[in-house]
Amino acid sequence: MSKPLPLLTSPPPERRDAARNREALMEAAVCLVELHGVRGVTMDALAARAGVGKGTVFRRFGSREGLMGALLNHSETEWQAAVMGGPPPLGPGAPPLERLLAFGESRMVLNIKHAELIEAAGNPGARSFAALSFTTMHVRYLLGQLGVEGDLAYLATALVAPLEMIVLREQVDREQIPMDRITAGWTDLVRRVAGG
Amino acid sequence: MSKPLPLLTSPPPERRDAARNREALMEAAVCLVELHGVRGVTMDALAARAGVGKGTVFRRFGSREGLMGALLNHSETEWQAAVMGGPPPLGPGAPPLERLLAFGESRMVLNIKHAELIEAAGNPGARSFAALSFTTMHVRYLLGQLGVEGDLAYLATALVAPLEMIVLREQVDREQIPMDRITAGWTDLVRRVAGG
DNA sequence: GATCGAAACGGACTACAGTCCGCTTCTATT
DNA sequence: AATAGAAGCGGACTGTAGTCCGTTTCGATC
Repeated sequence: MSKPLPLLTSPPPERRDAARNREALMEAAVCLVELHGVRGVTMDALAARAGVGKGTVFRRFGSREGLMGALLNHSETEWQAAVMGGPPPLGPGAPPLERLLAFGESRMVLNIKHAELIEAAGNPGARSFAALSFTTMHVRYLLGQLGVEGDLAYLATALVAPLEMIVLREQVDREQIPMDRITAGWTDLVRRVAGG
Repeated sequence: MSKPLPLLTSPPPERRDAARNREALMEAAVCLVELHGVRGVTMDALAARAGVGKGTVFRRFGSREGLMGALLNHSETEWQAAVMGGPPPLGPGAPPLERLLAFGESRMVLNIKHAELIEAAGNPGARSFAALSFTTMHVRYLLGQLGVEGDLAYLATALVAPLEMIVLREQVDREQIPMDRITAGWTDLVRRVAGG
């Protein structure tokens, strides 16, 4: 007899020791962030706290940036759920424009809250493809709902770009622009793009 | 007699040995980038090549990011000159909308060209305040010329945001969007924001 | 339950960023 | 020209990211 037809079983299942370590690592990482802040999460400290070797940490996350990306992902999942299925105006139920504006503000708050983590995660593939594009995809969908015409993928990217942490921090920290002015500015931007 | 009135002489002049070393360091840095790429520019290698101690490198640039920021600044100065005083449509002379569109495209090309350097420079203050805000200031000015109403500072930031390297790389490298579609998208964005 | 290949582990090792402090060089003053 | 104090210098030292490879653990098969 040949093997039990691995037809659609693409990824080989995770070994039990690997699963145990992954769990221990994530828990230790969250704990270290709370205790010592993002900067205090060193790969050595993480390995020690999780009771594994350093090599294991790198096998799991690839790099420090990868680790931070994983933590970020963990945190963002909750927010994504609120957007997809939470109460209006962020979740479904409110009219599209209201939803879009609520979305923008919510995203700003989130990006500022996670600023350290985002920075530590860097850009490179760390903020997993899926997580990053979720934001753009959602805006694109809402633009469609609003009946906007044109290259919606690009317009979505353009609307999301000024919500990025790197841009926000420039405005908030350096230029000292108050949050409500930023919110108002983005609202105006949306109105112009959506046509009205 | 008291001192010769240091009234307006704000920064104490640079010592000669310091000037010599600064020059040697910049030259060595440019050379190393050409030879081994941005990643090959280590602080040790730079110090060795310039014939100075490591402490001197850090005294001069503060950090690796600071060094990269200095290199970037060096490269961008030329471009700023082209924007402020070069031939149209980038430089003065062309109608504002044409100038703005030329500006956007030029900025994209530049950001992609300098991608490695920009990334290595990080965000934190390294891309000197002045250099960073030049772009936004210029867009703001052109929006004014176009007779756009509203919070021009915010609108300028919003138009510049999707030209940032971090956003462009996502589009070009990961989503494989061709450059001309990106250019077209930005052009459309500008038209919507400027009201048309 | 014995065997075997593959996957995962762990920690010593390397390379680089950034610090520290005693030493040298410069410049202003007399 | 001599001197003093400040500015600058340099390289040994520390801490952390990331690599490497011999060893251990797992789970599939017989």
